[in-house]
Amino acid sequence: MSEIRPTSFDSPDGLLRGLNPEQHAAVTLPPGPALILAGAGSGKTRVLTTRIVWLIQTGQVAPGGVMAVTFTNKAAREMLTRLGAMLPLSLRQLWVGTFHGLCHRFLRLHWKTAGLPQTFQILDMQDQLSAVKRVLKAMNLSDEQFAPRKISSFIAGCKEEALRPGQLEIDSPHTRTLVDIYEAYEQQCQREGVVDFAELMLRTYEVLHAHPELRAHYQQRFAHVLVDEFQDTNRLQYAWLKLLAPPGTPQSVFVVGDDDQSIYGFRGARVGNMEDFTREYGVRDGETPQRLVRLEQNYRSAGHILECANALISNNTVRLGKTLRTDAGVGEPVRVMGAASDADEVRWLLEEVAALQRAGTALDQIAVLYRSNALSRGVESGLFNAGIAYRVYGGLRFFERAEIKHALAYLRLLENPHDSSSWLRVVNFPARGIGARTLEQLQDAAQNNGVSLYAAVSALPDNRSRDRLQGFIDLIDDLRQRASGLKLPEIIQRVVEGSGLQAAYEAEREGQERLENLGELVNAADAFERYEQRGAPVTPVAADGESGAPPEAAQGTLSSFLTHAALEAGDNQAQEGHSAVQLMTIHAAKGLEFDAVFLVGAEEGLFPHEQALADPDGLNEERRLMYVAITRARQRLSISHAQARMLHGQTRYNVPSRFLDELPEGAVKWLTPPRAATGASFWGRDSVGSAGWGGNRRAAAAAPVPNVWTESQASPTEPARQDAPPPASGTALRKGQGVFHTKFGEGRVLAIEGTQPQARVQVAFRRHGEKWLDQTLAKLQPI
DNA sequence: GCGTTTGGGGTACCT
DNA sequence: CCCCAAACGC
Repeated sequence: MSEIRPTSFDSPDGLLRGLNPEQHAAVTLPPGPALILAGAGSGKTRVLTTRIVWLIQTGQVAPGGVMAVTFTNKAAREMLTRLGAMLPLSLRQLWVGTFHGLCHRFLRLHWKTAGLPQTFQILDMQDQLSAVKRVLKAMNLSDEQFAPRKISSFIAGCKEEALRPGQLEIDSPHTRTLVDIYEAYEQQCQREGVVDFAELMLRTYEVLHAHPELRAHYQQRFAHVLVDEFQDTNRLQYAWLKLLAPPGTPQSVFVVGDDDQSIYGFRGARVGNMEDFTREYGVRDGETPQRLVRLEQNYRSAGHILECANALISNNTVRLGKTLRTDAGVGEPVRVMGAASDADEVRWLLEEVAALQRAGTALDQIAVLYRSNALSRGVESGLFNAGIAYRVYGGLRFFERAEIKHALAYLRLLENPHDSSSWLRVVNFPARGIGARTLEQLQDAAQNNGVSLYAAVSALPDNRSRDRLQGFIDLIDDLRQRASGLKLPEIIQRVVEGSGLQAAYEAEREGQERLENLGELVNAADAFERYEQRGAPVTPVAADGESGAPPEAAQGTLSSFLTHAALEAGDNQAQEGHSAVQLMTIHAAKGLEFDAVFLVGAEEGLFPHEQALADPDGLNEERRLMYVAITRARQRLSISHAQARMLHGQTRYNVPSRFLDELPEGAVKWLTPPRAATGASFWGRDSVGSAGWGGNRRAAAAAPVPNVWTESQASPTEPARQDAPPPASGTALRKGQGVFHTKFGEGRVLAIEGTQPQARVQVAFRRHGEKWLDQTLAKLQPI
């Protein structure tokens, strides 16, 4: 065992100082299995990292003997950062990463045993979808009857149950076809040397399963296996864990999770794994030492917020059970706001945000959460009009942008020309006169000969089409040759130029942004290369010095970078700097915390989402989602719902979410809209019966009600836009004229170009700066 | 082969 | 309402 070098902590005592008794007990558990039930905001990550440091510092394990698994790259990075600060070690020795990242690391080491080409590539979800489409085409199946998305999730679902096509039960002709598609898809992937996300896991599992000597090696090596967010593991991940560290061995399996925060059932997460773990690893209440540790001390939220969370989640019956507590005092009650319409909800939100801002709350400490992305739009436009900075999470991420995927496709072809997904993506982009007909022929040839598209070119008749395809092959070969010996950023620069991507985007009207993104890709590669040389474990290039697992491959820098791009799609917009209100789905908010949280759209049908109710555990999972939303808030939590809401182009009349009924009266303050005191009840002059807050709200659904608030007066945060007269046709604008724009608000005309009413008009907006607008499109209203 | 139009569909999106 | 994908026309 390697010696333990001195660390930044004089002694374990220093390391453990500041832990509460539960945390202390968890961190210092003697070897053996353990389940840490870590409530929201209970210091879960701290316990996990401190445990690792404690194990190493006290000489119980060498750094190489630790494996720590997380779900997201973000969590893995955070753990590494903390470990890096606490341990003066090369982090490369630690096997810390995501399930998929670690499996990938394993497969790069054991590619031969796994039956993969050394240069295998990873398919992301888009790639997988296009691969499925090709399979369907080759099998002459309509993608109406077999929706590619459905097929894709069917295949992923099978793999997560460790089921190969041969092991599936065929109970109908439809299932027969599904299984045939699955089988053809697998053959295609194998042919092309690519693996999807689920395959990384399953292939690793199968290799470990089929090779006892390899399994024994890793079991011996990893004396301590730690798993974060265990409630989100699927069947296969748990089975994988049991292979690596089976129950009844001297290995320590330390899993941390919160069954109340399991919100990924829709993609295979199995809360039941937690209960199975207690049974299979023999971890139960009332033992000494206590191997089932509950972290119930919450360091995040004020008392009333926690009361709401506890009360709500107690409605879920199948739980391991725990109750959060805090020393922070009760704080403010949770506020519930019923708005007449979605527009009113946003107006109220804007006033609240403005008030918080005046009271000194930083904007980035304010979050607006919603169940589904469709709800973000109204909030966004409201904030935009009010000139309040905001940031929306979700949406396209860096490595998912079309131009980036194109560049990566060329790079992947340099590594592995058989990668047909990449081939199809760029064979005719930029255009090279290779059309659908040619590619159809090529795909037929590939199908008939059972080879990749690249390999099928030589099987085509010698004609013009083939010449063009050959030209593409020559281009790739040429790029590959010229890339040899260059550094990564230079390779990418050359490929962007040599492939014609650069020229194509230069010619495109809106190509400027794409070119900038490609420039960013070169920068990212540069940063990646330098980071890697510093020895940070971005990439799994571990040289296994130990017997039993000889290094079968060291990954090149390009290859590592491609892996990085596939496994980590990148932030959607990492622009830090000025403070902004955070907008995101509840799913995206998991693990985050904010001083003030607004949960909008708390309505039946939206939350709980109607489509979630089909699943037997659907409502419970929705409730867990609500629990996650509530526990994001530190000091103030506001929940709102609207009676009328415009969604998907039509107005829906929703009743408040049933979850609101589950909040304890004493911890909640029901707000009425500011102007409801004008005589009419908020629900509108008895038109919906006596549906007050305590009443039979749900039964009172659907009757449209006069919009008390909107009709009274426009909110001060917004100019009276609905009430402004429509632009008189033929109204001539003049320089200096004040105008109103529905999106940019008030402004003043600076210049006019062309002849009205088809002129281009330059306007200086009060909140959004100067803009050129097309008069025919932008309905500018003179003020 | 390429660009525009029409029409379908819309829970959450980690790896 | 808004986005993406297939279908249509040049």
